Amino acid sequence: MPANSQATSALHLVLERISSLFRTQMRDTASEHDLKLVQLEVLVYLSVANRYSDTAAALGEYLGVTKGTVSQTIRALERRGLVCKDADEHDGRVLHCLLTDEGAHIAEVAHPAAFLRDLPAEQQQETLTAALRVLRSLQAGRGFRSFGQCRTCRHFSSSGDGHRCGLTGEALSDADSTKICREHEAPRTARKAAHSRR
Amino acid sequence: MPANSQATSALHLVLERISSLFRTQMRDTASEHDLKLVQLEVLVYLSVANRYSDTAAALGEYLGVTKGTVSQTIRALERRGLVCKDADEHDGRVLHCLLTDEGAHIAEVAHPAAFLRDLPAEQQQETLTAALRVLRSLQAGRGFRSFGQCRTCRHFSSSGDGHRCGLTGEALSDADSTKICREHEAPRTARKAAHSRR
DNA sequence: CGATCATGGTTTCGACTCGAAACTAAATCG
DNA sequence: CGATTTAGTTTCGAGTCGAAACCATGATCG
Repeated sequence: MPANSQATSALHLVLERISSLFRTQMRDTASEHDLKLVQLEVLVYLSVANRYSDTAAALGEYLGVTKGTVSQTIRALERRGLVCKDADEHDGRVLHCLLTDEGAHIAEVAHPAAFLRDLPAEQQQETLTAALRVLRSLQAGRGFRSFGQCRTCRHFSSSGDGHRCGLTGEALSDADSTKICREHEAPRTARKAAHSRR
Repeated sequence: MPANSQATSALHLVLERISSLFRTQMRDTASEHDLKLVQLEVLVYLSVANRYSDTAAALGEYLGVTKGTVSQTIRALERRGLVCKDADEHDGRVLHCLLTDEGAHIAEVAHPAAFLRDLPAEQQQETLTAALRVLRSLQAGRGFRSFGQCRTCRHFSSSGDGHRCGLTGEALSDADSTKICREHEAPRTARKAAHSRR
């Protein structure tokens, strides 16, 4: 056993605890709206995803589940009138998932979770710094998509007449550029090789 | 909207991301053993829980689910021969959940998750520090049980002839004292008032 | 002491998650 | 053009999950 296995074990346990606590809080919030936790997570995600990232495939990568599961979850949300699908104009295969007014409203009241808002301002900042450090570690070299803000992406460029995505070549609105993008900070060339599943 | 709502929102998203990534990793590990994620979490928890904390009730608090759910999950694990129940000698109501050899083995290989072990040693230490900071924030004043190591508990005392728990008055072995305890660092007097559910 | 209340667990029900696998349709690549 | 990849759906079986009703045992208090 390596010398630092104690620390590794502790890290595992702490991450598990953070995850559990956060999820329990969110689960409570979800049930206030008669939703499953995953369903609320979908709503929140869609409220911050840009137009490259509001599809079933992106959702699956973000939440770490298969597309079959996503498909069913979307269907449940559609039945509830919280989400609707919108066909892409350029690619006949893709369907954008859009929030209805009601769906957007739920996402808005749930999004910065109440128990986080309750933290003192400077503690929020400090916790955010710490949490970012943790996230970086988890993402390091694992081939996970980073799901960062579009404007902080290596494909993002901003010229005199607006923003642009170097990957798709398309123009981006201000609103787009502050949302989360699935293609964010993609590795240099072969991106697909890194995925082990889904 | 408060001035720092941006930071709050970012914190929420980062926590969600950490949680998702960690769970996806663990889910993969679980499926290697043909287990659901929650089932693996139960095995890992039981492998580090002391004798006050290996019951269905404690499990429910730890994982943030109702006792009914726990009961079923335990049952699934029992069917698989990974867990067995053992009646408490002092309290006729409680059943201790014990890992079988096979269950313990799975917990052992899964416990410090491989992807954490892969991190360089100093990064593990740094990440642990950051993660602990995050955890403290989430736990702050929420009435959650802290589920810390028995020996770091305010009820823990160590005299010449061994360790002792000030809450139960019982003697504790070295092994007990390094495990996770449900009663850890309980608030001064009224503990039950803080729980909103389960 | 006995009634009452709290606690640990189980069971049942219905809705939903989840993975796997088979399948359709629309790109894309050679 | 055909072969492959990608987006998405559907179906199936096992399991999660909450709610509620339920049964014990233990604790409390008049």
